[in-house]
Amino acid sequence: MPELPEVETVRRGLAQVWEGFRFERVIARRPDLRLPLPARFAERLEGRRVEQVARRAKYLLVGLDDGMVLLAHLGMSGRMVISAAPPDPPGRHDHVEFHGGGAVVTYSDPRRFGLMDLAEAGAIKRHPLIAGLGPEPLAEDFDADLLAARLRGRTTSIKAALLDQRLVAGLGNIYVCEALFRAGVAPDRAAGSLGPESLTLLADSIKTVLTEAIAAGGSSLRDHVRPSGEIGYFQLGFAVYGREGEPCPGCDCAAEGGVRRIVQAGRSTFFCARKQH
DNA sequence: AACAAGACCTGCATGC
DNA sequence: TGCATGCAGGTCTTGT
Repeated sequence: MPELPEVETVRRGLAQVWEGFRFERVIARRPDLRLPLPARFAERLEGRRVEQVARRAKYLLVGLDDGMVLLAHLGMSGRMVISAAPPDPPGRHDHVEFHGGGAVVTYSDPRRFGLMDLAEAGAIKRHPLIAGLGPEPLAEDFDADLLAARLRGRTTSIKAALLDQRLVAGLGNIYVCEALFRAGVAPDRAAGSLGPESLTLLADSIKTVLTEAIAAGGSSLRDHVRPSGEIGYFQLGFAVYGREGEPCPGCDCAAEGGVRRIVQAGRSTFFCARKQH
């Protein structure tokens, strides 16, 4: 489900209920998600006060008052939902409950591609899941030069390269398609072959599409909801994603069959052959 | 070292 | 209605 904008939306929701409050009770209903939960997971969280809820790429980083960090990834179908009382009975895919701050946050994840871990705050940058991540696309210093440096020499497609979290962190299938469309870059171009003009357009497009999506509360297709239970609305702004056969905005590509869908690296790519080169 | 393909797991829409 | 197939906001592991 979640790419950077959805995770950022979840982060903001959790920060509101968690920051400054303690986990009074934590219930893990199964010992594993995609990976095993760490030993004594619930016990190690109970009684801890949350200092901040941060994000790195698609990971949530919940800083605790004992110097540990709860690291969580929502996988494809993970949700964090705030409610006044725990679900009773718990849903089939309600795997973890966090009680505290006068509310209950339920982690629900049908496909169980998500994960949670505990790490020392001082060592978080060396955590195996964090260490290899590329730059944050919304950071100040992310620009055409930085993007060029990340893509230099790459022969794989620009689509596959942007999905690689080691090159740029936080993009997923939706926002790569949308950013390439906005930049007018064809998805099958070799990543290392983009010229300075395309790189500038692409770096800008990545920033603006992510910023607009965050402002809309993310994209709600199947699984994403905000912790409040509200949906996000950026799916209404998709130009190409999921729009095979439709015309892209303000384009007469309908005459050629509209938005095309191809498969790259096992994932659907949506693009306009008229506007993207 | 870089890249592609397969694996993980469940639910839903579609078509016969 | 029932069953098979394909698809889904991800990423880790394996093999070339």
